[in-house]
Order: sequence, then C-alpha cells, then structure tokens
Amino acid sequence: MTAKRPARGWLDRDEQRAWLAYIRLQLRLSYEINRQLQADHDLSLPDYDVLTALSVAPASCLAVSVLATQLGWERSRLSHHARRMAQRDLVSLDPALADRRVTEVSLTTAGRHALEAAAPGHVDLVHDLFFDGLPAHLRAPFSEALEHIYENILARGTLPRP
Amino acid sequence: MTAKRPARGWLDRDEQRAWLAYIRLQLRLSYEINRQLQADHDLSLPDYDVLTALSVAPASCLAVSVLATQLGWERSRLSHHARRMAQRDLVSLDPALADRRVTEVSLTTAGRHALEAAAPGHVDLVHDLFFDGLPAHLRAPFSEALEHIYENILARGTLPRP
DNA sequence: CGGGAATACGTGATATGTCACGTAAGTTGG
DNA sequence: CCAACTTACGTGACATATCACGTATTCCCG
Repeated sequence: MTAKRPARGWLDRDEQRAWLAYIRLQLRLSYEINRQLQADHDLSLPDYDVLTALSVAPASCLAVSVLATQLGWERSRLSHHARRMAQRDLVSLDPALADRRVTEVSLTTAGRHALEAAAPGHVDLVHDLFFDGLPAHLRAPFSEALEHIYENILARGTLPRP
Repeated sequence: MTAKRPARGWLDRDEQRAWLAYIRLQLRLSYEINRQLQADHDLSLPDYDVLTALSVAPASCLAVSVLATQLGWERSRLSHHARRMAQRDLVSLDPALADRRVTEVSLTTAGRHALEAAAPGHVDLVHDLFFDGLPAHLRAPFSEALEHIYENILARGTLPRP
C-alpha cells in the first residue's frame, strides 16, 4: 500500500500541485513586495523585516543573535546588514552593558519614522496582492496549513527555534 | 459596515494571523532548502530553478526572455546568472538562428546530470519539511488558496504572465 | 526603401548575501 | 586561578542580485 507516500525522491500528483503552487506564488510575491518597498521608500524587504522585528521588541532593542534567530538569518548576515543600516541611521549598534560580547541593535528615531512611513503602503500591497485573491472561506484552513508546516520545519530544520 | 475590510494601511486579526504564518514559513523554508542544495550538490536554489525549468522545456532549451518570465526574474539577473552557470558547464548559451537578438539557454549533459543527482534529495527534503507537516485534509484547500492568490498576483502584479 | 520605435540582451557599478575564519569575553572543571 | 571550551560577533574574500544604461537586431509605416 503505497498510496499515501510515493517512492522516495518523488512527489505524487497532489503534492506536485501544492508544491508548484507554493513555489511560484512565493517567487512572484516576494518580487513584487521587494519592488514596491524599494521604489516607494528606499527600503529592501530585509530592511523592513529588521525594522518590524525591532519595533515590536521591548525598548525597540535586541541582541544580534536574538534578532537573527527571530528573522531566521545567519548571524553574520545580520552583522553586515545591521552595519549598513546603521550607516543609513535606521538603527544603532551598541555594546551591551551586562555582557560585553553582546551587541545590541536598536531602532533609531529615523528608523521608526521610516517604518511608519512605509507600513501603510506595504500593508495595502499585501492586501491587494494577497488577501484580495484569498477567498474568505479558505482563509482559516490556509492559515492552519501554514502553521502546521511551520511547526514541522521548526521541529526538523537546522535553525534554532525563535 | 467595515467588518470585512479594515481601514487602509492595516490588517485585521485573521489577516495578521495568515500573513505572519506565511512570512515566517517562507523565510525558514527557503533557508533550509537553499542550505541543503548548496551543501549536498553545490547548487543554489536559483541554479536548481533554472535547471528544472530547462529540463521540462522542449529540447531543454529556452530563450533568455522566456525563461526569465517563467521564473519570475528580471532578464538581466538571468543574463548574469546564466553566464555563471555556463562557466560551470551547467548550461550553454547560443545565439538563436531565427532571430539574432535572441540568446538561447540550453541544458548541457553535465547540467542534466547535476539536476538528476540533486532532485531526489531535494524532493525528500520537501517531503520532510513541507508535506509531513501538512495534514491530508488541508492539502486541497491549501493548494486552492495558493492558486487563487497566484492568479490575483498575475492579474495585478507588474511582472508579465508566464 | 529608410528612419524611428520596439525588442532582446549584455555590462559595469554597486548593493547585498554567504562562507570560513579570527578575536574577545564569559564559563567551568581541576 | 588558570587552561580548555563555549558563546557572540566582526571581517574579508567571494558569490550573487539589482539598477541604469548601451548595443544590436527587428519591426513597422509612410
């Protein structure tokens, strides 16, 4: 009985459908979102992700490692990126008092303003591209499916749990 | 009556849930997949996408523009990327006979072998991370939701339809 | 036919991401 | 209290992506 699980190395028909749908959606969507942020606000999507994560953190401030884990980035990527954002005065980097190995990334006033300026347009785009295409009756099962898959990746993936 | 559509610039509770679930899934998943391909087969995910698209094309060969549109890439990105892949002998680039403006990208024998070597491990990873987390009863609505959103993006996005 | 518009690419400068490695600060067992 | 380990980052070399622009070819229309 091999009906539910095809041979290793292959996807069955339904799986192919789901995977193709996921992949091509993801490609288009990230492209469009990146493009809008860049054109309208001089922010890349990674910039926006960093600003958003900081804005919901206590004191708008997180250690590099913690922030990297939350975003699902490698630390060294964040290290480079944060330095560049600091040059643009979107964040600031300061050694932590408690543990001097730690560097804390915090949102500057300019960074907060940039985020507040970009958020409405970004959210509108998400609405137009994403939610306007998602029929209401599918929203709950869709979220549920995403959450299940996410949990599974946390459990089996190589990256630490946030 | 503003129940179904919140003010411009914001997401309602359900929408936030769906969007957060989508974003964080996407981040982790692309990270893990990239990582495995790179570590096991010296291919990036973009490399893999190019090889896959070519492998299903007639004569394993497509014009740069056509391939770029299929992948949802800018042409110049593909131009650079294809040149690098050609240096590694994964693809070859030749001017088309019919229209000399056109460059055709085709799969080399080595490229096909690289894809065949990488595909099973890649597919297994997709299985483990993605489908093992997706309950069977959610698979159909999940695919349907993705397809609806994709269609909407094609209709409203800036990139041409494949 | 001839000349301007459109199409298909390539390129060079620059921004961004990745990998391997190094250094410094904290932690711990003897 | 100090040598070995671990943790937290930064850096430099390199790979990749993006943007603005240039060139060659084809199309189209008067």
